Amino acid sequence: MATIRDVSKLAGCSVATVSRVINRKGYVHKNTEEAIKSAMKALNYSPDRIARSLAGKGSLTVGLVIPDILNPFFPQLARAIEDVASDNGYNVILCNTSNDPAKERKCLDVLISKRVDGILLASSTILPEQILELQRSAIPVVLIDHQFPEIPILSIVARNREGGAIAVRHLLEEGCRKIGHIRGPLHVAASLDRCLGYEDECGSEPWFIPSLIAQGDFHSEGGFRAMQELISRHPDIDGVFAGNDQMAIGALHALYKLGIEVPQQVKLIGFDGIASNRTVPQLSTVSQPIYTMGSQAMEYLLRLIAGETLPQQVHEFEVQLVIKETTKAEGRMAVQ
Amino acid sequence: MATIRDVSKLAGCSVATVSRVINRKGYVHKNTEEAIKSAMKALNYSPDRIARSLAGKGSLTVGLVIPDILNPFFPQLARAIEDVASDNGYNVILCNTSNDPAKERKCLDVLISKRVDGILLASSTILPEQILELQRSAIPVVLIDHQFPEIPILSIVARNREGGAIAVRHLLEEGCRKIGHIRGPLHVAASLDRCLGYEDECGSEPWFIPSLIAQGDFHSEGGFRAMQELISRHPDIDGVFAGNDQMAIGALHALYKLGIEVPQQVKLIGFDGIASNRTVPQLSTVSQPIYTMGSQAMEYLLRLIAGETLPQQVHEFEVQLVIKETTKAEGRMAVQ
DNA sequence: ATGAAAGCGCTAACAA
DNA sequence: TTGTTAGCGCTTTCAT
Repeated sequence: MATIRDVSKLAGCSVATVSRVINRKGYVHKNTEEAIKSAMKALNYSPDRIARSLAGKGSLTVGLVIPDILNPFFPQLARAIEDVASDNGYNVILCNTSNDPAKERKCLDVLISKRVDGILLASSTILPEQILELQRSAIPVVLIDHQFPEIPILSIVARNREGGAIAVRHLLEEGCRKIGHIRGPLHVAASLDRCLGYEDECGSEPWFIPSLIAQGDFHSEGGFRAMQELISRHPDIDGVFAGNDQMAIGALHALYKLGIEVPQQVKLIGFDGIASNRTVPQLSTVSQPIYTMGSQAMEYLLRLIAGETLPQQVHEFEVQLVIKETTKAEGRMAVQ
Repeated sequence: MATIRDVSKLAGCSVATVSRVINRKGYVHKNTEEAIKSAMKALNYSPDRIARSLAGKGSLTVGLVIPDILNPFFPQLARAIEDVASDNGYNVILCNTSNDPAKERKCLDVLISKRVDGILLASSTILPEQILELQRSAIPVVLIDHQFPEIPILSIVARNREGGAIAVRHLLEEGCRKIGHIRGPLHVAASLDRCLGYEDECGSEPWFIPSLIAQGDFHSEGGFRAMQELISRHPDIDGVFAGNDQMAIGALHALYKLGIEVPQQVKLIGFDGIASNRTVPQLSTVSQPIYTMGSQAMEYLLRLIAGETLPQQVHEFEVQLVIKETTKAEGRMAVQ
């Protein structure tokens, strides 16, 4: 690998001048610039980013910490982030924590010691203290899909509570008269908010009882089990709002196994908008603008890295009701 | 951030000694070691990985280049790779090329200039020359889901051709007498091999004609369109092998829209094993051991990085027929 | 068993 | 406009 010194020799100038043309900074004569450029070309030179980072420039790398890469929500987010990052010359180090706080902690330490220029934190098990510690080490952070009201930090989230309410309202409008909810993990903010949205809509209905809420885990397996529970507790249930699409898929599967027709006997709606074309019958859902959220998060992070001071507050994104087949009133459509 | 110098001062020794205990290398007295360790603790010291890399040690980072993070196959692969990597103290830089050769090329350049210790290449649009160039720069590479017979390089693939044949044979055994195939992108090796497997089994059947092969794109939308084409060209088709599960889901959806019953009128099978519970009826498929393939790839890469010389050849993984509902001869099972 | 010092490749004053 | 040089934080001979 050619170094900046090789280039300077070939171009007959000093390394400083070469550095100047690399960074387009400071004055440099047209002719020498040409000479340097062709020397770089001749040597197939490409600056060593490690050395550059060590010398004080950023690493042009950001860390992305996510809890579960198997949940399609996160690859979609990662896609957006990677797009914006690479458009701006940045790379993304991916850290999947598998919801393991120890791994998460280690992740953050490593990212810092790798001098990433910023961190995108989409992990749901993160603790407030860790955020504070990150902020102390002066590294820009943007939170995604999570928020800490008590800490001033830039966060990107969807209107989860409103989304939950929208989902349930849709079920009510489609004629459901006893609606269950499969909620996500207890400690996850998004899952709580969606559950609150559910309660907003039907907490005061005469038929409502707390046992209509079953505990899931944001995975399809949890959705499967929760659906079975729900049916055994309330065989007369006719609508279910699952806290995310993965669980909705599990629930759909459980209903099918139980011989219950969707949407004829039970209508089902999820949350996220990741499964639209991935299931048959197609899943109704409340979708988040995942790509927009991801790219916005990365753009904020870039601005923080550039030294801007942004308001450290929550940026909420609108959600959208997507009506597909699992909530259609008329049931499975007529053939042709 | 504390540096090695700070630690050495506090511990009353030289930086060299500190370096020795960091790297567990060379002799160092029990007492000084203790002193150094407590100094590190007191200063909350963590060695700067950038400096470490510059000084000649590896970067403890590998690059993962994938074509399409939205296809669940790749997150599953990434999951395995990230697990093995982080178990070994490595980080993964994720590069999504979106099947864009220019981006792919840039990716590789950047990875090299970031001094990654190795690269996992799962991109399907990669060209032989690029591999050769990588090898020239002496950076370890393992290919995934792709192979170049003409170049000596370690590759991880599933038995795609055999898998394709297994899928078709299963359809034949279930009584299909006219089987179509929805193939993946033209330039992708895996998609070609699966197609060849299809032809191995039914290329010589009396009913076979090339128009039974429709062109897809590995996405569900492509599967949807291809299935429509197939039906309009051959209304009497009674079995379909889709080149991956994504397309199979699209195909199932198309069949459903056309009012064609699966599996009664048409049996359908996919490839990959990523869609287990996502469809009603559940999708039969030929599954690849994705997690194993990913972790094996990373393990090979680690060994290459460690300096081992491994046989530069193709490591093929067995695939497995997973019979679910879309190919059941008796059709949809009775309720309960 | 430990230390001094020379890099690794680049950037950024400071001079010239 | 260009060059000299001192770091950035760590590893690693080579002495001691």
